[in-house]
Amino acid sequence: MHDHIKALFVKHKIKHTHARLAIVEVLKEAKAPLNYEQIKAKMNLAMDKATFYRNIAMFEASGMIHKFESDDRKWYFELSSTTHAHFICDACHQIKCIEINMDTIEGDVKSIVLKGTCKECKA
Amino acid sequence: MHDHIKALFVKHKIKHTHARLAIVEVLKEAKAPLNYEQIKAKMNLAMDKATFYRNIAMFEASGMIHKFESDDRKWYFELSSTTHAHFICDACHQIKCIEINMDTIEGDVKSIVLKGTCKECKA
DNA sequence: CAAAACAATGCAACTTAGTCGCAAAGGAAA
DNA sequence: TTTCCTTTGCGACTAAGTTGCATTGTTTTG
Ligand SMILES: [Mn+2]
Ligand SMILES: [Mn+2]
Ligand SMILES: [Zn+2]
Ligand SMILES: [Zn+2]
Repeated sequence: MHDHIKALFVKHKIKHTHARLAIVEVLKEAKAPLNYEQIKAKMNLAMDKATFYRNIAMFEASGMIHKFESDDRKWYFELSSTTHAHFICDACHQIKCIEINMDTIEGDVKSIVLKGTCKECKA
Repeated sequence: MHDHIKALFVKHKIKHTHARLAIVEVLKEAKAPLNYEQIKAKMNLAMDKATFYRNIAMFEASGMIHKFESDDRKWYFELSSTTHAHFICDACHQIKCIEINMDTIEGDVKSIVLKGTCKECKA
């Protein structure tokens, strides 16, 4: 178990179990947000989806992860970091993390999702 | 039937039926995006949800309307206009149309959804 | 240590927004 | 009227995520 992951659990006051560790290890390595099926495929430990979603809910409540819905009616998860946006391409279905100018936005923004056709697919 | 709505159907090459008219009349009057239940409550004509969603799909394919998912796992619909963003408040659950600086965004953006706590609820 | 208390998990049944197949109804040609 | 195509209603279905409950695992306490 990496120290960094251990620190995450401590920081968010979550007890570490095998299941929780398996989920976070996948999210730690991920280059882009992942959904349940994708995380399940990469986990080194089988667990029931109820366990998965209950732990995900706990992570989210503590602020350790962040989730959003794509247009496939699935939730995508990633470890929390600075607020940034996600661009979901309706052609290649890739999800990219992007930065956005939020200077003029009022309120406390927690998630931003843009949908459309990405630069590569548009060309 | 208002001339403006008739023009919409002509523009998007969609035949007008009673069901289609009833849906668009509600969207025309709406001040913010609405979901199926909300539209159903305001329609002056009962129709099966299959009919509703099939017509919605047709509207969307033609570019006449625009849809996005909120965090309640429901789709919200509005008549197409200039590309703008929607802010969904996790406290009051209101959906507001807002403008965003998209100068630096690459790709062809079709929808932008921000989630968080709105100015009023944050205060 | 043993008993009790609490937390995490697996399983199966459930919920629900949206979908699909199909037959009936409507409307436009012919 | 007959034919052909479109639209609609109905009911069964799909699938991501939820929930209740019994079981297992981990602390706490006597
Ligand atoms: Mn990201
Ligand atoms: Mn809007
Ligand atoms: Zn793309
Ligand atoms: Zn609010």
